[in-house]
Amino acid sequence: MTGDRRGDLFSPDCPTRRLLDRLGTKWTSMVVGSLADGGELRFTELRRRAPGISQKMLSTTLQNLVLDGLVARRVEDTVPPHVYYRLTELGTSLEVPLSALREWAQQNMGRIDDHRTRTEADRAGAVARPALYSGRRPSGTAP
Amino acid sequence: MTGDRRGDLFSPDCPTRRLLDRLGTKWTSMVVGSLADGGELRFTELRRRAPGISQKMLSTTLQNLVLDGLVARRVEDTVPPHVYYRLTELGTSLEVPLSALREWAQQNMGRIDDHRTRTEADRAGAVARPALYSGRRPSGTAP
DNA sequence: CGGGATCCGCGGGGATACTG
DNA sequence: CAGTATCCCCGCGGATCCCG
Repeated sequence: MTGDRRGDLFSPDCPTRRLLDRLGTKWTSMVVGSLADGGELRFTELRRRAPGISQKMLSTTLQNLVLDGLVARRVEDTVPPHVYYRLTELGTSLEVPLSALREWAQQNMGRIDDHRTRTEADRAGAVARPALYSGRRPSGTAP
Repeated sequence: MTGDRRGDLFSPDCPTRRLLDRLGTKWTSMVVGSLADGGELRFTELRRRAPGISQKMLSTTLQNLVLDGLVARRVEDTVPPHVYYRLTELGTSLEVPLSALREWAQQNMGRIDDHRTRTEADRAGAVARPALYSGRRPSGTAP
């Protein structure tokens, strides 16, 4: 639809593949969403906003985001220390297509769920068919 | 930025969370991309277009997409049978935000990689700091 | 041709305990 | 407060074999 091919989608270093790998990692998109929503947040505040996350996974997720340059980390050198996280420009720019995906999800996941439950109910309609194909026939060799 | 809160991002049934779970599953986005690009394709043709996919994962991925209503399955009752897959309208509509994400990835993953390699090189700049905070002080109890 | 059934390795990620 | 270190479980996904 866009006009360009997607044949390179499967190359091992396909950027889309790798981006989705990261976004698919359980908490990344939520943390990004929290920071997009809350501006600059501290570690514990992020934990509060992510019910169920372990501090290990929050830590790991943030480290990756910082390494990727999507999130900036700022340390206030008090005792005890305060650490703040915020989206970089790159991270903010990611929010654009990401929020488009969120919007799609909010409007359509219901339909997906409906389709699921409806088609899963059709398991009662299964019919037993007679065998139609019994193995491949190697070309050149007779049975 | 959009004006609405994202506090429900963390509810267990958050649509965005669940959508990304599926897109994050290794082959889903590629299969969707292939079908968006190739129109109606047969099982084996999809395998050809996805170097490295096992038939089990292609099968599983397609089943989920069909259950979700994103992909339609059509069986031509020949011997041996021919099975065709194509995006439904819902699936095609997903391609819109998804291609936006692809575009972002193609334009920015390079910067992410650069930031990675550069900051990972800064491991040599690590400095040992003296202890500043030795455990919490329970309020009401003296050391 | 288009799958299903089974086995198994690996890594994501949760729980817990400890530290600067 | 903001992490690191360790252990361990479980489910994704690859390999292989078989069937309609």
